[in-house]
Amino acid sequence: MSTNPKREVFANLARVGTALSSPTRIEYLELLAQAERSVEQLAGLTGTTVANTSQHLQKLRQAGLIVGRKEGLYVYYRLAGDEVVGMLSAMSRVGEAYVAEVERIVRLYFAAKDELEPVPAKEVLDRARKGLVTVLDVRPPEEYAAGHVPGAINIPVHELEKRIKELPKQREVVAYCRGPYCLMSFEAVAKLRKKGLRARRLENGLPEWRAAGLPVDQSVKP
Amino acid sequence: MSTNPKREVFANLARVGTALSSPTRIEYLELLAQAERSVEQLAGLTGTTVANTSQHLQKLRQAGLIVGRKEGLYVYYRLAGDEVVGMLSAMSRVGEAYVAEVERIVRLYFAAKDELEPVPAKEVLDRARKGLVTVLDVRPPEEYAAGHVPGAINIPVHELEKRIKELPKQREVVAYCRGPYCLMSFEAVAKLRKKGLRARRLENGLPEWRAAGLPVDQSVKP
DNA sequence: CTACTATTCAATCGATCACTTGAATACTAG
DNA sequence: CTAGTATTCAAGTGATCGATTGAATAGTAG
Repeated sequence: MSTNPKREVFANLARVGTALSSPTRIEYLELLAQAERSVEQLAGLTGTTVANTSQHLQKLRQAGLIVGRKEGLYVYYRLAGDEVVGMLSAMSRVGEAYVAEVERIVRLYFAAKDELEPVPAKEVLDRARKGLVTVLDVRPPEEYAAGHVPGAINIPVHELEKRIKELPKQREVVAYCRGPYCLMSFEAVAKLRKKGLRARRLENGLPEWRAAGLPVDQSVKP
Repeated sequence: MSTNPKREVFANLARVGTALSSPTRIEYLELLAQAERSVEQLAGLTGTTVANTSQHLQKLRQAGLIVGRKEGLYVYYRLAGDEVVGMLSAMSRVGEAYVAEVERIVRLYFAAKDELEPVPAKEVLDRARKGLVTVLDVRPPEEYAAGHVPGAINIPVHELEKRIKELPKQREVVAYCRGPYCLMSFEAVAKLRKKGLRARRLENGLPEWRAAGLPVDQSVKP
C-alpha cells in the first residue's frame, strides 16, 4: 500500500472540485462557455480586479477546465472542451434535485415554471428548419458571433422592445441565452408575450446545445 | 432583479463543488455508490477516525449528495440519487481528459521541446498547396468534420500507428490538433519520427488557424 | 434505572484560500 | 531604444477548511 493509485485519481478529481468550489469561478466558466475572452474582459464582466481574475483563471487552467491562447498583448481563455459544459450541467442537475436551497431560488426567480415551460432542443431544431418557429438569441452580439443556433436572430434582451418588429409577428418565438440559470430568456419571453407574440424558452442555453452535438453556426471573422 | 439570482445559484453550485474538493470525500462517494454504509464502516474503510468521517459525511449531506437513514444505533448513508454518479463520471471525464493526460505528456515531451519546434501557419499553407508537405489532423473525426485545414488527412492520434501507411512516406508531415495547449500533436510527431517519417507540429491548432483568417474546409452535416 | 455504543458536537491548531496591493514580465507602438 | 498596456507574480491579511481531541447526544440491552 505504498502509494495508492486510486487516491491519486481522487486527488486529481478533487482538484477539479476545488476549481468548482468558488461561485466566482463558476461564473467565469459560464461566461467562457459563450465565447473566449481576455482577462480584462472577464474582470469587467464580473466586477473584480484584473489580478484577482487572473488568479482565478489560473486555478481553472490548472484544473484543466479552461485553456489560454496568447495573441499579442492579450491572453484569450476558453473552455478546454464541451465536456466541461457537460460537467457543469451534471452539477446543476444534482444541485437542483437535491439542494433545497437551489430549488427554492429556482422557484422564486425562474419559475412560473408551468407558464414558461421550456421547449426541448430537438423539437426546436426540427420546427426551425420547417420554418414553424423563429429562434431568438438574446445574448450580446459577441457571444452570438462566437456561436449560435443555426438561423437564430440575435437581438440582445435590452434592445428587444425597440427591435421587436424584426420578428415575424405570426410565428412563435423560441428564445435562448447562456444557460439554464440565465435570466435573459425569461425576460425576453415575458416581453414578447406582453407585445402579443407567442413565445417560449429553449430548455437550455447555447453551451448545452453545443455540448449535445447539435449544429452551431459561427460568424466568420474578417 | 435586485439581488442577482444567478449569483445565488452559483453560490449553491459552489457548495456542491466544495463537497467535491476533498479526495477523502470523493472516496466516500465512491464507496457509497456501491452500497449504503454506516459511519463506522466508512471510517474503517478509509482509515480515518469516526469523528472525522462523520464531519465529512455531513458536508456531503449538506451539499445534497448523500442522505442518511437512522436505524437503531446506526446511521446508514447512501447516495442521494443516480445523478450523483453521473456527475462524478462527468468530472472524471474532464479530469482524465485534460489533467492527467496533459501532465503525463508534458513530462514526457517538455524536455524535448527544442526538437519539436513548430511550423508557422502561413508556411504550412504555402507548402501544402505546393504538395511539399502532408498536413495531418490528429483530432477525433467529429472535430475534423466541423472544420479542418484544407487538404488535411484525419487520423486520430490513437489510430496513428495502425494507419500510418495512409501517409506518403517521403513527404514531410505537419501535424496539428486542438490548440497550443493540446498535446496530441506532440504525441503524433513523436510516433511518426519513431517510424522514420519526417514530422513537425503546426504552431497552433485549428481554432487559431481559423481565427487567423486562413481557409477552413468543413464536412457537410447530413 | 445503569452500562454501553454509534454518532454528533465543540474547541483547537496548522494549512490553505480569496482577495488586495504593488511590482515584474511580456508584448506593441512609435 | 522608450513609453504604455495586458497579464502575471509575490507578499500580506482575514476567513475557511481538514483533522484531532474530548465531551455530549441518542439509542439499545440488561
